[in-house]
Amino acid sequence: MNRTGDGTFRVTAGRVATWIATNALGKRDVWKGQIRQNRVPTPPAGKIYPLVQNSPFARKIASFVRLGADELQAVSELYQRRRKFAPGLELVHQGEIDQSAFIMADGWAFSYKILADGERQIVNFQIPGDFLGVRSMLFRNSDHNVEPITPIEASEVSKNELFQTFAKTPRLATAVLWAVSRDEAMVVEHLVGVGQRPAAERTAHLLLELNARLRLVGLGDKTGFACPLTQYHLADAVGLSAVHVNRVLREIREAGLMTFQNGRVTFDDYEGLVDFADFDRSYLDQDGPVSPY
Amino acid sequence: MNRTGDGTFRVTAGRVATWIATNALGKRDVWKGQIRQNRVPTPPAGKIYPLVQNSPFARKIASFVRLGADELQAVSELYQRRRKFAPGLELVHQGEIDQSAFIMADGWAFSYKILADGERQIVNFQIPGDFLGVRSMLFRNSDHNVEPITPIEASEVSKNELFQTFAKTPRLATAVLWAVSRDEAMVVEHLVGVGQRPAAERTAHLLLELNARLRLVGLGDKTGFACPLTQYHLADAVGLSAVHVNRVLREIREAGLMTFQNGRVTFDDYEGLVDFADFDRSYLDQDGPVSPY
DNA sequence: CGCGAGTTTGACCCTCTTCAAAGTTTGTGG
DNA sequence: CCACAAACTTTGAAGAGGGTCAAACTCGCG
Repeated sequence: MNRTGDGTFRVTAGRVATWIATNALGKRDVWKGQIRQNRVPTPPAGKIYPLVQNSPFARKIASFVRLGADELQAVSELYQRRRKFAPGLELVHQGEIDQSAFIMADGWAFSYKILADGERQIVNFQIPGDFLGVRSMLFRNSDHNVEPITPIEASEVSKNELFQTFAKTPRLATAVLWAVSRDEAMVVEHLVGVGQRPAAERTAHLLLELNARLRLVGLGDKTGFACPLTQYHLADAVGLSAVHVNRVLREIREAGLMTFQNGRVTFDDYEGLVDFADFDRSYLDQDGPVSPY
Repeated sequence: MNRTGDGTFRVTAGRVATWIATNALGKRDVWKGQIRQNRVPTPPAGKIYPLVQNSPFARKIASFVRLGADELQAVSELYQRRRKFAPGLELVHQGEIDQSAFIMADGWAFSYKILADGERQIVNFQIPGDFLGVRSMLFRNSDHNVEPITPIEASEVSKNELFQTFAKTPRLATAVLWAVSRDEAMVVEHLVGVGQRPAAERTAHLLLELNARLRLVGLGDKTGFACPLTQYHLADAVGLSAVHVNRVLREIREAGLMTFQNGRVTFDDYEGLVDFADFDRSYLDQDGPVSPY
């Protein structure tokens, strides 16, 4: 029972409900800027691999930098060496040397570190369009693990391939650098959350951020998104116990803000949730790179 | 009283002391690799600004990449436009546009974010030799603040200057990229700490990391370092209250591991502290960049 | 149909926070 | 060089937020 989350069975939604009562009314300010919608440029004439322009990676890059025929061509070449990985199999192993990078094409993965006492901290989730393992190309030994959550497809990109592509299409290089920097900014945001935000806000914030990222590649909208994460994943990402994540999710659900159930996250009250989590709509929605290249 | 930290006055050092008793004996494994000592190359003949090669920035870079005359020359040029800032005056302001970057020459600073409820999360501390505000050159609006702790001296570097320098001396570019990536790795490590490590371990870990970084620029050794941080800084960095940081520091001090007092951090038992904090000696001591440029 | 992975809930307890107040050090002006 | 204020540190007491342990429940799947 009580799976509908309508709050009839258990009325005490605690702190979250209190917050709603005291803060939400009248604070729903207007959406100043919608998360930038994915703009795929009209197909240029020629030999572009037909599906590339609709690929998550291209969609994401295209939202930063206008892609011409050259860039689309380069992207399609990067997409050649597709590989599949099953859940539980590590893509990048802590301490391994001379890794390639990957571009996620389909599925979800996460990067994490393990402490001596066995605790696991999830640093970030990777979704379609994301780069993966870039730092392991810069350092001799990669400093974290990456593991698929769902079966994934990813394109393997060697160091040389990538540098060569960059040399040919500097605008693409800038866009990728921009994307990588955005990822770093997300890690900082996670640090802020884990360090300072209360459990419920933190959890809500993470899910809102994932939603914003998924929207960039067309995998979600304001109503919600398909989410293969378990509550254990969530727990290790936000630095809580799985038990407490469960309680927090119940509170949020019973407050009528969001439902995390059956592989789907549903935003029952998007604006309310954004207010509650103090989610900055702009931080994943920066204007393009400053650099004119 | 009880300022000597010898544990006579208050014997109950709690969990930390217990850990010492049960774990420390026999676990003091051998130092496999000393933190790489700063190697300043012998002065090449010519017009190099005399003091540059002993500057923190050069020392740090030199520990990644061997610097020739060209690179030293480039570094000395970057050092031209020195500026001073007083504590409390922001160098980089959240949301400001088109910032320059800075190379810290002297003093300490910290970068942080402020939440809606006024909580402050310190993302990292900047010490001599560190780059600062690089991301604000990539994004139109910088996403965090930077504030000096002590009076600082920093060299302002404009976007163009930097890109030009990189074009002239690619090896320097690689070294800088490497350094920036290392900073990002540190943020990840902080996230892991704040998310998973208990208060005492987390605090000890932060101070050990600072020490490792300071040693790279010759500002500390195995016995300790001069530390202008207040316990409030520490608290906002590790995500604890200042009161609890104080208690934790007392525990660590009374366990005979480390003393944080009067602007100085003293490692009373370096090996013991490293074990206690599960500090990975290698992670700031990577081999140089993989890239051959 | 039954197993395993994931979810949900309760009870208890511990870490860390908050509030409050007393010390201590540092900096500044006289 | 002293006096005073401001900033920082230290400690106590009380309580909240979140962890741990344990058990039941639910769901997808072979």
